[in-house]
Amino acid sequence: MTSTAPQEGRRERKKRETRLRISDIATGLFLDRGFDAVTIAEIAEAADVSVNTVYNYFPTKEDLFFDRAEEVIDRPSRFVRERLPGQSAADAVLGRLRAEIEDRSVYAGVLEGYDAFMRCIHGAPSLLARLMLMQYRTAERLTETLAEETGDDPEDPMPQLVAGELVHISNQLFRGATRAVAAGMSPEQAAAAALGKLDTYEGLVSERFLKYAVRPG
Amino acid sequence: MTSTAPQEGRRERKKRETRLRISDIATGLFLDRGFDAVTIAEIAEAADVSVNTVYNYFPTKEDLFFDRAEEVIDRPSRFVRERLPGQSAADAVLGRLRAEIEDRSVYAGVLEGYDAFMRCIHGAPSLLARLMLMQYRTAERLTETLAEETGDDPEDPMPQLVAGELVHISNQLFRGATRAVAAGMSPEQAAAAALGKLDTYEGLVSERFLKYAVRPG
DNA sequence: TGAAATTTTGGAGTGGTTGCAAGTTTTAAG
DNA sequence: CTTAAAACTTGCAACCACTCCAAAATTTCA
Repeated sequence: MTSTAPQEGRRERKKRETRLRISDIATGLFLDRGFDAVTIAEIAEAADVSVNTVYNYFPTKEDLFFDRAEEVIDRPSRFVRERLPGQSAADAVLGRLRAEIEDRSVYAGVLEGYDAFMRCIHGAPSLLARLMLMQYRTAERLTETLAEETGDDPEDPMPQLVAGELVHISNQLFRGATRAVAAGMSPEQAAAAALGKLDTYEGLVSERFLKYAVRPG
Repeated sequence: MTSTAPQEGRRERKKRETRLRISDIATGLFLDRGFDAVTIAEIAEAADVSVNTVYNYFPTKEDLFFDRAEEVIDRPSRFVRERLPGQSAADAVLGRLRAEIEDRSVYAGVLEGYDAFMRCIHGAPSLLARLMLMQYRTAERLTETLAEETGDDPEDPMPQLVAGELVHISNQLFRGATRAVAAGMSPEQAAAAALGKLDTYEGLVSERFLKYAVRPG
């Protein structure tokens, strides 16, 4: 076996590497100097590829920053799809949220240094707008998922309202946590505050909401 | 009195007229042919001004479409500021929302022909992103307003959660209504559906939420 | 009437983005 | 190992949004 035909061809490996290199370099530059202050030509130069190659991998400049958008958009839907028997949609999403806060996951925004991302995003209107668009897509996707899981029509009030609520509270917690850390709070304090906020939220909604889309079994 | 010095000078009147002309022509072209298919140069040409003049009035192409953004962003805050003694924030916002639906107001999205706007928006990613950004700003503003009205800290959970909720439900109703009308439903049916959705929503949240920020008196 | 303030305009330039055709590398077949 | 096809990269030209600047043109007001 002379290693001439690896399971994953050289081509695909190189593509993956190139994509990652471009993305990493771009993100670094963005965080360092601000989104608008970095030019695509610069990124291409630093990654040692042509400008056109950058565009081969990323349709727009914003996509260079929000790599993994698909994963983020699908996240709450995945939580719901993976929920245990007896668990409702809210249980699944809010439960995972709680766990992430306690684990200091990136997705809860309670990590030291994560505020650099947020500062970068808030420094560029087009980035913030893109982030909001992602949240819209997330809610849209979750509405679909809830409709599929319950058999309700996606145009019905319940899937739309519950999806909107869950996405909305997730974002509130995330934003609150990153803001708190950015304001100098320790990750521990920020996490505690986020958990408190989550409790407050659960006190603001009804049982009917919390028990929507319970998985049978 | 030879009409040489009107209370509002010729200059200001002309400015207002020019701005309106540019905006109207732009909107017409956008709705006709799609946001991305219309160029600023075309708009300038049609409005009989130079490209630079367009930029004198509107910072970006998106601003040509979302004129009045400030009014939209301030709307829920205004409802809260204008609420009557004994009325809560939710009463004010949801009440006005109900009234607008019943009156078939533009702001409820139940007008025939309004779907042209939505189709245009959804046809251009940058427009949809901008709309989502506006919603973010709306919630941000309402959080501030609620904090001012209640004396709570803007970083506290309650103003943030209530503001987020109210903006979120407004948008849900608006989107649902425009979608329904776009799908062929009559404004009457769409309005009825929106009112039903609002009732459903009110059944999903607690008294504590509905009674937040009651105006004393 | 004339100077000052304001608006409009043209022109040159930057940067994101696209389309195309010509290289270059990788794969797969013989 | 050779070779042709497929896939990727690159350079080039062009379009458009947007900015900066300085020169008209217009309006205001003393």
